[in-house]
Amino acid sequence: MSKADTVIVLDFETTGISPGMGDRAIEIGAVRIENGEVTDRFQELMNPGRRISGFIEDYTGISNRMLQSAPPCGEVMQRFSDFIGDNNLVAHNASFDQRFLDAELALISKKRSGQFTCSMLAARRLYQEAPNHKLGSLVRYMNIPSDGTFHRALYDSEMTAKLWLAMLGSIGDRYAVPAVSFSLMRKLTRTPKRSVSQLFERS
DNA sequence: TGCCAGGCCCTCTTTAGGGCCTT
Repeated sequence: MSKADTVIVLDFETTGISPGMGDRAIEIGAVRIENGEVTDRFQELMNPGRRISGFIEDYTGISNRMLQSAPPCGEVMQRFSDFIGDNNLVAHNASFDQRFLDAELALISKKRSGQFTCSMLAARRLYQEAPNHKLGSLVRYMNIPSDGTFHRALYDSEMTAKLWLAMLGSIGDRYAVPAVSFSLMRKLTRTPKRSVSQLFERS
């Protein structure tokens, strides 16, 4: 597997759903996958400079007290920018995490250079019969061991990484593709569902 | 306190609407 197939699987916890409406990141978690294995991890809380809602406290288990002593977003995002480097990126419903990553990096005058792809869009194509395509549901559907601690950034990124590797395995088993590259997975997320077989038969 | 967005994707579609996902 080439360096291009080293990927960072990441997950943000945030104050809400829209950076365009002023929402900020409160936690970033990520794992690095190299040669099909997790080789490094990143997790930090960050202080968004405001109180978070009771809904977000309940949803994530991250409290205002925990964030009081956390470093500011800019400081954490500097370190995270170094962590991701120029690697390609994966997230579950990546359009969400991409918006927050780009918004937080813009606030410290940085940009990412890696490309994003989305585990949810890939799973919708590979596991069309799954009950739904929420991260927790797919983890159960694929019988990936889990203690159910969802909605914390590192845990969700670990589970997304395991789902990602399971999808690479499914493609290998189902279509006899020996090495599934990041760029092939990216093509998968842009392929109509009815054409998935043809994509892999051409590979 | 409660609310917000946006891309994907399906269908009773394309001159649109609504569910799925993420926090």
